[in-house]
Amino acid sequence: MEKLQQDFNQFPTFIHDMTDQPNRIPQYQYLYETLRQDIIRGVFKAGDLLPSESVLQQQFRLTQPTIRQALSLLVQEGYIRKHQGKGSIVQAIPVGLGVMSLKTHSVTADEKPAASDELSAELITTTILVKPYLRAFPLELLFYPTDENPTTTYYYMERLRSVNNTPVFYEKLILPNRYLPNLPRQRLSNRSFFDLLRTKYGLVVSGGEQKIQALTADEPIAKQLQVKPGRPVLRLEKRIDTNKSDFSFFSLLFARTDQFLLQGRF
Amino acid sequence: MEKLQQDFNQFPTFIHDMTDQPNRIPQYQYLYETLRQDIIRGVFKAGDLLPSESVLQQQFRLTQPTIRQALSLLVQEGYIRKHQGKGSIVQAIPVGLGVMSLKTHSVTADEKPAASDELSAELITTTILVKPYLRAFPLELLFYPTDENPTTTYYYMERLRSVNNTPVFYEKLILPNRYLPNLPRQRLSNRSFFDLLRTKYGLVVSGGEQKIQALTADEPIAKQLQVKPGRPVLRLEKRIDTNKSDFSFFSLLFARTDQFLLQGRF
DNA sequence: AAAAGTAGCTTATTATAATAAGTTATTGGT
DNA sequence: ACCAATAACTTATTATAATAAGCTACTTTT
Repeated sequence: MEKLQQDFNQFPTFIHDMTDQPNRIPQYQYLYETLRQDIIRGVFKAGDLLPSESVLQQQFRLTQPTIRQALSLLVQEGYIRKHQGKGSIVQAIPVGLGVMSLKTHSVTADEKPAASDELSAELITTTILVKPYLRAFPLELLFYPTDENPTTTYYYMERLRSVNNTPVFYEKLILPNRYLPNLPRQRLSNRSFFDLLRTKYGLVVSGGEQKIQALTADEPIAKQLQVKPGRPVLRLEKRIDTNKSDFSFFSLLFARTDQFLLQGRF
Repeated sequence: MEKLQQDFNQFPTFIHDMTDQPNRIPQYQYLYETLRQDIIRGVFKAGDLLPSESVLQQQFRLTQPTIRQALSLLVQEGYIRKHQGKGSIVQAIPVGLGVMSLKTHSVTADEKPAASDELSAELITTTILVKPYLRAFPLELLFYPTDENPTTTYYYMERLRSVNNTPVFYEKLILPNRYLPNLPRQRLSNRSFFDLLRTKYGLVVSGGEQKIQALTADEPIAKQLQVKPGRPVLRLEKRIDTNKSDFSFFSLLFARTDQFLLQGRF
């Protein structure tokens, strides 16, 4: 039997009936993505109350535990905040999981900024400095692959992310040569690398570990970030775990934080 | 009319029978704490398999969803890692929630360090530089209290954390003057401040937001951290949320990362 | 008018149950 | 001895149901 429901609410006729699909997405993940998109696209704005759990149950034909599983993901990512007896309140600043977002810090304490002083995404540009190629694991990292299944070769690439043409992030990415067919042929700039991994390769970031350090810029880094050598820069090294437990990748990022700073939630 | 319920609760004999207790701890939290302690105390060691969910069900007389709720907390904190069809594997390095831990980084890539190069806790000492006193919210912070219930006065204190007598963290803490009776009279040094909040005041950290920056040490910071003025230091500002939604507090931390670096999971 | 009570919303916790799907070890056949 | 099928584990997903408890707004009482 298929679910035949009339569905006269604002969003169309979805219901996500993937019966028999081999790569079935869990319902709670689908609901999470749906609500997340709605928040990002502004269907629900900061301060709004999300539909109550019982309303969501009816709308999506799911039961409370499933709804709650989706909502708890949203809580974890900071999209909403729940209050017992009150509801789920949409928060501003949807910050990605561990992926720190940019935020200007030209905020003096007496002039509170407007509700959203987030940078609009259009101002951020990504340049590929080094296109992905295969090589050995770079010795520069403090992490080393824990290789439950050892991989000998890794994709290596370098990106530069700029805000208003000011370079801010200089990032080196190292990914195991696995699960990633045709990576060098993918369109990489001006696009979230994490979205690419998710949509093209089914890899979802599940967490990771990071090591942070303040140091002075050496010559090559200073050149990329357009600062004087000797200026303080942030070194952020991450091991990023995914839903596939034998696939973790690494990021080594240098950031100038004189105009922008790193922000994240925990 | 009051609710006349007999309260012949199903959980009769066993553990953790807090029937009628006003501050009943949820079963999943109790289980989480129990397993967490077992891992910390070494009952389960890194690499071990945790008892399976069905075994835990029998041992604790709980059902699978409850067990899974506790386990998912352990996953979130990095204590275990779950593998479908295999079990829950205990991980090393229980890193506290967002509270970054110290780790030496004198690791060259070719000499892999031993399984645990974590610093033993005994080497870390905490000194109170400024004992808690009441004052207005300091302008130094980028965060400002979102005050759903505005608080006018805050506890302010300064701590210095050293490793082997080398100062590493210089921290300023700002806490709303609420829920914290007798704070100035508490023993504060050489003790986890978070443990104090939890045990004495029932405040459990639930997450937060942080802003990170690399900058050069000015005179007072250089003096506290015993580095030359102008050396790069890390500035880490956090808003720390708790289980009481009207109680968030703030931490402004300066760290020298030349010998040690900040590490955390996300 | 102010306070107390209450009804009706909300999320939170927990139990029970069934099925799916990944992993490992055993078994049986060649 | 090797290999494939399979049995017996494991965690993952989802549904249904009952009860607890926080919040809000309305109603009643004082």
